[in-house]
Amino acid sequence: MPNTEQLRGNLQTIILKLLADSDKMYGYEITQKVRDLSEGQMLVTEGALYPTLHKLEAEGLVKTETRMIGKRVRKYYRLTKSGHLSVREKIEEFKEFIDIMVRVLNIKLMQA
Amino acid sequence: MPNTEQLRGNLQTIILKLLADSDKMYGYEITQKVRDLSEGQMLVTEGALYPTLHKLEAEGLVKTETRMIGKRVRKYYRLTKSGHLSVREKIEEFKEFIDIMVRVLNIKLMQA
DNA sequence: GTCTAATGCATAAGAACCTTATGTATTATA
DNA sequence: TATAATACATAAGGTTCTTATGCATTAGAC
Repeated sequence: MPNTEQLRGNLQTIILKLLADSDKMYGYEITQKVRDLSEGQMLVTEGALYPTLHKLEAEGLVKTETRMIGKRVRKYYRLTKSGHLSVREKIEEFKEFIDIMVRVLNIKLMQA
Repeated sequence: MPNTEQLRGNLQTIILKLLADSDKMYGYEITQKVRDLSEGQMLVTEGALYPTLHKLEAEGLVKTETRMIGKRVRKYYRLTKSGHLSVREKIEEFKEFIDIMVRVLNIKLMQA
C-alpha cells in the first residue's frame, strides 16, 4: 500500500534535498527518484509536486531552466544560494522533529 | 520557537500512544504531557486536540468517562480494544515512515 | 501500423488537519 | 482581588495533500 498515506508537509524538504544531492532535476524525474529510493513505498503525485515546485520558485529557493527534448518541454530545477541554506535548516528541523517524536512516543528506532 | 511548526498528521498517533502508556488521560493532561516530554518544543493546541479526541471517539478507538472535580468537568479518555490494535499499527507505520524518509533524504539519525 | 503506456507539463475541486481566535466556567495564586 | 492556570468546546481560515482532469510527445507491445 504505497504513499504512506501522507507526505505530511515534508515534500519541500524532500525536493530540496534531492536537488542538493543531484545538482539539477526535472519534475517527473523527482517523482521517479522518490519512488525508486523508497522502493515504491512513497509516491509523489503530480498534484502535490508541481504546485510545490512553483512555490519553491516563487520563494526564491530554486531557479528553473527549460530545455526542449525533441518536441517535449523539460523544466529543470536547481537550488539557489538561499535554497542551499534552506536545505540544511530543513534537514536539521526534520531530525529535531524525529527526536521529539521519539521522546513523546517513547519509542526506539533501529539503525542499520 | 516551539510547536515545530506542525504536528503533521501525527497527533492521532501521539494521543493513542500516550493513552496506551498511561491507561487513561484527560485532554488538558495530554497537552501538558506532550509539552513536558518534548521540553516545550511541541505544543498541542486545544483547537487541534479536542476535534481529534472527538474523532477518535467517533471511530471507536477511545471511550470516555466524565468525572466532576469539584464543580469542574474532567473527561477521561481510555483506549478501546480496537484502539489498542490501532496504536501498534500507527507506531509501526510511523517507524516505516521514518525509514523511508531516511532513505529518500539520504541522511543518518543519531541514537542516544 | 496502431493502440497503450510512459514521459512531461499543468490546474482545479475537495478533503484533511492544522492555527488562531473566541467562548464559558472554576480554582489557585500573587 | 485580579490574573494565571485548569478544563472543556467550537468556528473561521490557511496549508497541503488527494483525486481528477487536460494536453501533448515518444516508446513499446501486438
